Amino acid sequence: MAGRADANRRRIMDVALAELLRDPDASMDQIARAAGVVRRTVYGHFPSREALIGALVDDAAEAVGAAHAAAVRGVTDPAEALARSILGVWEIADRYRLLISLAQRSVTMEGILKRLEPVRRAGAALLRRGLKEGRFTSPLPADALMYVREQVIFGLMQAVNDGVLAPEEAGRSAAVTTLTASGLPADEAAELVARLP
Amino acid sequence: MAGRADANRRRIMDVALAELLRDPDASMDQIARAAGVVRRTVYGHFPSREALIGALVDDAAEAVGAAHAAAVRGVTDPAEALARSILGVWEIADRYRLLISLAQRSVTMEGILKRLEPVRRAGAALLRRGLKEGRFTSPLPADALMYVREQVIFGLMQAVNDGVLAPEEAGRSAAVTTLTASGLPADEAAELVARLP
DNA sequence: TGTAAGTTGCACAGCAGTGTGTAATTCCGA
DNA sequence: TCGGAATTACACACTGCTGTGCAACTTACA
Repeated sequence: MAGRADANRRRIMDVALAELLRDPDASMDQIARAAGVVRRTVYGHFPSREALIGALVDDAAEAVGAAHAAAVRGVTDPAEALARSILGVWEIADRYRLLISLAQRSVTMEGILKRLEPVRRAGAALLRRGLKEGRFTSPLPADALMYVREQVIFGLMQAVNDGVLAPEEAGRSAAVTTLTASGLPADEAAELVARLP
Repeated sequence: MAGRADANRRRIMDVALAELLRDPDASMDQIARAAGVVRRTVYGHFPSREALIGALVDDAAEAVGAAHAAAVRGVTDPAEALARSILGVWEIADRYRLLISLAQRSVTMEGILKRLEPVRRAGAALLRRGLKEGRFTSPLPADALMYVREQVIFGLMQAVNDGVLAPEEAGRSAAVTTLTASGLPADEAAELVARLP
């Protein structure tokens, strides 16, 4: 009965991925039931909850690292290397998309996004209009660009928290970056933001 | 003794903000102790843990909404409006920076970022080189740009998860967007990515 | 067809956290 | 300096989760 054990182990990991997405605090019992297995069996494969999640993350991180390395090998132009890296990482990260999103999805985050819904809609409208008028250029639809805008802001907040970015001008930098991410030429974006009060 | 109650309530909220940052699962007891108060007292102000966090988020969300509205009032150019919105939101969101970052900082996220450290460093090196060679243009230092790169990717993954973005070409879109966010002209970025295998 | 790996069912100890009750105490403000 | 709101110190019941132990069972495969 060697094959069944391996298959169960794999299935448990797959299901755990999905289950932890729905609820980052999903209990071992929830995961076990979802995998069509008894809690005790999960402990037969992973000695602890932490070990299970560790195995999940290890899988993902290893794959991402390998994809990046393969993508940039021998490429000299940094822009092209960056693009290749993203493409490469994306492809395999796609399988772990749910795991990544797990991180963003704390109960708290749910609440925050829900309550910021009006602001998000307003921002999306701005982007939509900008795209329609040709002021912005992007392969992304406005809704997706809104995700980018939000994440750029959150990301730079995090950068400030971590001491990587000085707080004084971080706001302006965030503005410039969001604009350029939306396809506005960098110099134009910088100039525009610099002109603001 | 009306003043003391109000002051305590405020202090509890302030401390809760900081404490929940350090540990999103901080217990009511941890929060109470950190606020120099007994657990029972916290329950005197907020009927439940959920209510406490709710009050926190409500405060933040309300402030953000107001800042956005004030920033875009009467502005017609969408680019300028977007920039103003970000600047305005940033200013007040800065106070709630910690609360926002709470969302990104699940235990799981910690583990993920830690294990992706090699990839992050490699990416940062690319960005640094690109900036030095003038291929990229950005007001942000390479380290901060790395946060942007990461968040753009995570954000678009989320967008795909939420059905806002089609998965097929999401990778290329992510690449283009990260490049333009780094200051590469939009057409050049699109062309470059389109040329890739 | 035996047998051993794998699975199940159940039971248990332990722990951490939540929310509530109550009597005693502190201390602000009138 | 008095009255009363607020805070404290305990104590309690309850819930849900973790990790472990063990005997009984299924089933692949040698």
